[in-house]
Amino acid sequence: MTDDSRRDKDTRRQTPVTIIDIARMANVSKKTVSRVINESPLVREETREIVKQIIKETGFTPNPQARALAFRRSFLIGLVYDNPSPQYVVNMQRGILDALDETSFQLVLRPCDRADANYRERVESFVVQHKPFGLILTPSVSEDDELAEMLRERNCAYVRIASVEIDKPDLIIRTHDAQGAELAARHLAQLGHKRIGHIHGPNTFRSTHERLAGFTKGLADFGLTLDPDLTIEGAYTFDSGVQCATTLLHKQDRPTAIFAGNDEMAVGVYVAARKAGLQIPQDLSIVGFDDTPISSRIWPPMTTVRSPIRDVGRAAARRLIQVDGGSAAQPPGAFALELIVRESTEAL
Amino acid sequence: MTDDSRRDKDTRRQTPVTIIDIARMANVSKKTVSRVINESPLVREETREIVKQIIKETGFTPNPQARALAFRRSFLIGLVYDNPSPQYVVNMQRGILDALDETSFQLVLRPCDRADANYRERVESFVVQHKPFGLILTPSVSEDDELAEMLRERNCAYVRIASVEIDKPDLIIRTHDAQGAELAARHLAQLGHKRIGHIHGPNTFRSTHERLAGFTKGLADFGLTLDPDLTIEGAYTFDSGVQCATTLLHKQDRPTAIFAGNDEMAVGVYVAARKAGLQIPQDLSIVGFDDTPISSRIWPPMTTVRSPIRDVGRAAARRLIQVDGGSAAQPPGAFALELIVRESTEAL
DNA sequence: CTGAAAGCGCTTACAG
DNA sequence: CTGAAAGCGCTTACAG
Repeated sequence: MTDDSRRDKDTRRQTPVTIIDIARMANVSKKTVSRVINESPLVREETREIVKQIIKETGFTPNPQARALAFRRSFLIGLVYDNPSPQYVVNMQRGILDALDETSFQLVLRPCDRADANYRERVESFVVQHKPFGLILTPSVSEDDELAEMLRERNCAYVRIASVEIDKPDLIIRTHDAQGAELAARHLAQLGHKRIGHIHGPNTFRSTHERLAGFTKGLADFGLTLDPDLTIEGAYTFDSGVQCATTLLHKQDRPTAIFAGNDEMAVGVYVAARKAGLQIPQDLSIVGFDDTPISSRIWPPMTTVRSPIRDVGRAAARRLIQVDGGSAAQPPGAFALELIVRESTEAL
Repeated sequence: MTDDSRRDKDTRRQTPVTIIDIARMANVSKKTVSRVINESPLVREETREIVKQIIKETGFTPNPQARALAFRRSFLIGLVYDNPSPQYVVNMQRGILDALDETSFQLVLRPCDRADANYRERVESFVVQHKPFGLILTPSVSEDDELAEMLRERNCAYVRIASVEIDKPDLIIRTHDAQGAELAARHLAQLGHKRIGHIHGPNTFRSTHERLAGFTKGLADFGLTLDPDLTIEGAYTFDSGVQCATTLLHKQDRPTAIFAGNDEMAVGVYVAARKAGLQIPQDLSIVGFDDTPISSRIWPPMTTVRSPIRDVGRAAARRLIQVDGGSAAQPPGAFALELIVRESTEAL
């Protein structure tokens, strides 16, 4: 290939231009161009304008690999998750991608399995090797303090999505699971239900206890208490929902309503009810949690607590890349949960 | 920070060791170490063993950012998708992650929207800036020849997942949509259905035509033809399923069975049937496509065509990173589709 | 506010 | 089969 043909080809490329070209064109050093790129205040306003103009005209974008090498930090945002609900995961991804759109950050997927004894080491070696700009942790891995501790030692930025204040405010995006569960409780109590079952998530999830606490509080407001005998631990999976509901529905004095810790399990309750020959909602009222698509597609459409997962993901990513000036302020009432009343609940 | 404390800290790190350290310890040049890392045959077997041993002992892993800069190619695998079904997306991701596990490749998400006039440019700028190792394209973007052409010009590796042979065999992972639809047709015909409706995907999807062709063929085997009046275009979404089914069910001579192009739309058919006061499967048989989780959770459990999406994703990623020696051989019968008969279909 | 030098940790191109 | 030099495109540390 001759030099000429090379050049021809290069001009067709979108980024043949480097920081050196920009520096030459602007009559400054590459360091000054670098300062402009990185928004250093140590540049005269006039110089900055000139450089910016040339960057714009040439369509120059700094090479992320070169920056990563020099910065010792890449432009990857890792999503670390172990949530078994596909819908939760997809919504979270969408929110994060909303925030990363038009930036030079890329979303990298890091699923993990807390049952794996080496799970922290796997995250660690990703962090050490790829030096991600930051990590977004979702429940339940977000609740693992040892993991967070390791990230701090490794000097890796992170944001934890959690239902409790388990870290410094600017490292947490707080969800209000308790409040959502409380809404569910009040709704069922208002409908006149007294024997109410609850299938909660794994005890290893903090959100499980939050939701349980909120649900208990909501019932208490109506003078009701949650019968421990009607409170069962599920696994946030469909199958566990079927199984737990079957147990509940075969009790001597079966509940007239069941609140499940997420939609996946609530859908399992539907199946168990049908198998037990019970009509929904005439014989059994059901409330889920998350408002995933299945809740509106199933029959009868399910009453559930809407959790703004996508919004939460977007906020977490923004926090990490500091789009709003890095403000940690989470407006009060942010990510409020709401009860979506459909047709799976009915007055007793 | 003193030099000593720095060193102390560094020894705790997992990758303080560089190619230079390895070279020194092995008494060779960095180039030779580089050759070993990149599996060049131009290294004496003995030398290779020594270097490998030292790499193993030190736990050295080459810095991906530095390699990317020198190689002018990163170690990212981009998943480019526009499939509206979350379940499809999650399964695909899982398959790809299966293949990338334990490698130094990372999965990066690149959702896109073909309705966006600049969608190809967005993919292009990702490719130009981040120089991904390769891209995995899923339907329908995988069917866009202009996109593939652009990637070839940009010298970007890719694998297209598609239902038709639209590219060189080693650039395609072929799915057998027609065969799956044929199974659905035969099943319904065997049950004695004659008036059969079909809600297919968007006409802009190649898979739509494949499935339609397969379905038609399956019916033909039983002397049946597909009534154009009972064949409607949906959008692969739940809402479009409800809408199309409503139209079909209000026809003078309504179909006794409906085959939907994916599960999302099939679930929509359930809802439309209920609204029309029809019992499933007594009054209407329904068959879906994909075997996403919802099909087994809905009531009655849905008969559907199982599409091995996760396996397909795994194969696509393997092809891209050439784990099996880059063999393009797709064994005959690979990714065969099967009919999962549940309770949404019944003899007429 | 600005810049020249050195360096990030690898690979390519060339030479032997 | 092996290596010394130059380079990938940026930033850090230092100097002015």
